[in-house]
Amino acid sequence: MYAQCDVLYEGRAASTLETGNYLIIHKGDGSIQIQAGDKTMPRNYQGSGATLERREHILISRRKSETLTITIHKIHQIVYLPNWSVAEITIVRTEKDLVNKLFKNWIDYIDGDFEMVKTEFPTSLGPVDLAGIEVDDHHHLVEVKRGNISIQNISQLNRYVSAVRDAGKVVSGYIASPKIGCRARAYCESLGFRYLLLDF
Amino acid sequence: MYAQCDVLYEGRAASTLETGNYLIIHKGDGSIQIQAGDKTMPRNYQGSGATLERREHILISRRKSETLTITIHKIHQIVYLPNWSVAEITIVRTEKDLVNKLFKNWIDYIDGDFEMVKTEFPTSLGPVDLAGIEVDDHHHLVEVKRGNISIQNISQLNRYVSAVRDAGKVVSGYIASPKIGCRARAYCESLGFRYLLLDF
DNA sequence: TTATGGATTTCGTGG
DNA sequence: CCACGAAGTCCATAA
Repeated sequence: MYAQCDVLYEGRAASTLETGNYLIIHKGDGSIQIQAGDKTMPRNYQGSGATLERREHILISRRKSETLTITIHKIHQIVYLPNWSVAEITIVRTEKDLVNKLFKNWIDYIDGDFEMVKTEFPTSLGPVDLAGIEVDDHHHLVEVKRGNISIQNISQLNRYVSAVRDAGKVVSGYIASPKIGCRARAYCESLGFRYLLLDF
Repeated sequence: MYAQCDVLYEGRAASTLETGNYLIIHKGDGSIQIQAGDKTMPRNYQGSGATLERREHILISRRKSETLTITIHKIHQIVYLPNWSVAEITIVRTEKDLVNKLFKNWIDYIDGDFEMVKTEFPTSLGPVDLAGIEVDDHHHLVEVKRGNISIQNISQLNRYVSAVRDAGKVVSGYIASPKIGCRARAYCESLGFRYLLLDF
């Protein structure tokens, strides 16, 4: 529906959208979004499973503890979209692809006498992407990223390494990605971790 | 445009969307998105500043190193939205609101003989939300979150505290938010930080 | 249902 | 233009 309307949101936060002409999209899964004339993200939205109620010229979408109230002032156009597809996209070059590449070519990247290599290796502070365990129990933990490495990513690796170290293991830490900036690189080295260039 | 089409994406990653009926939204800022019949997020998209080129029944949207290729098989409907508004929403209960509340009521939350309190206090590993500096140079760093505290949030605070500590200061760390889980709480205390209940 | 982390995250701000 | 961090992030997955 393309309409002149205003929108109130009340839930985790609260927001108001002034009266204007917006595109309101309501889908079969209950999700609803109010799109304005620029940017990708909707101004307001409600996720799958929301329920829509109509009271005169007011639309109310509820979901858990969140409420979206759309006051319609003038309907410009209503369009129904028959047989709207719900196919998913197939995507490549994700982080998972990089993890698999490193997993299959482990010995090309990391030296050691390995007993096993695991993905999603659990630590007390969350799972690390890859872990290689040597016969002498030396742990090699690798955190993989598909994009540029940030300081936060190094921090995340540090968390996992600390967790396993606190569990009494000898640990080496690695961050692997196609790119890293000099700031993150410096932080990486200051914590004693190694950077692995890993691309698609 | 509501059309039967398929979509190819090539850029940071690459994806294919099988032929189906999708809603294609092209906005005045150049952004474009392909919406399917469920979920809030578009299946494919291109941000502001993209350029759209038409070659027969193929649409090509380019932006930096990214290309979206939409092959139109059958146009079901084309709709123009005149006077589409670009108003922004006004939102409350953001992290900024919480930071301001703590800034204005600092003494109600943190004990000490403070010389100054600053927001966005710079450290060598990024800016921390709030920093109070006592007359004896003791630094109190506070990271604020609007939602539930995660282990990552504690890790972020740890990064800032470490940075200032490495600069030779005496530092206390605090995480402030309306909510915290027991796992994050335990990690917080294990690092010697304090949790501040701070809500709207 | 909650928690944890990825994402073509998007978006805003500041350097 | 990059770099960094918030977001009502959304979203999938595992516990």
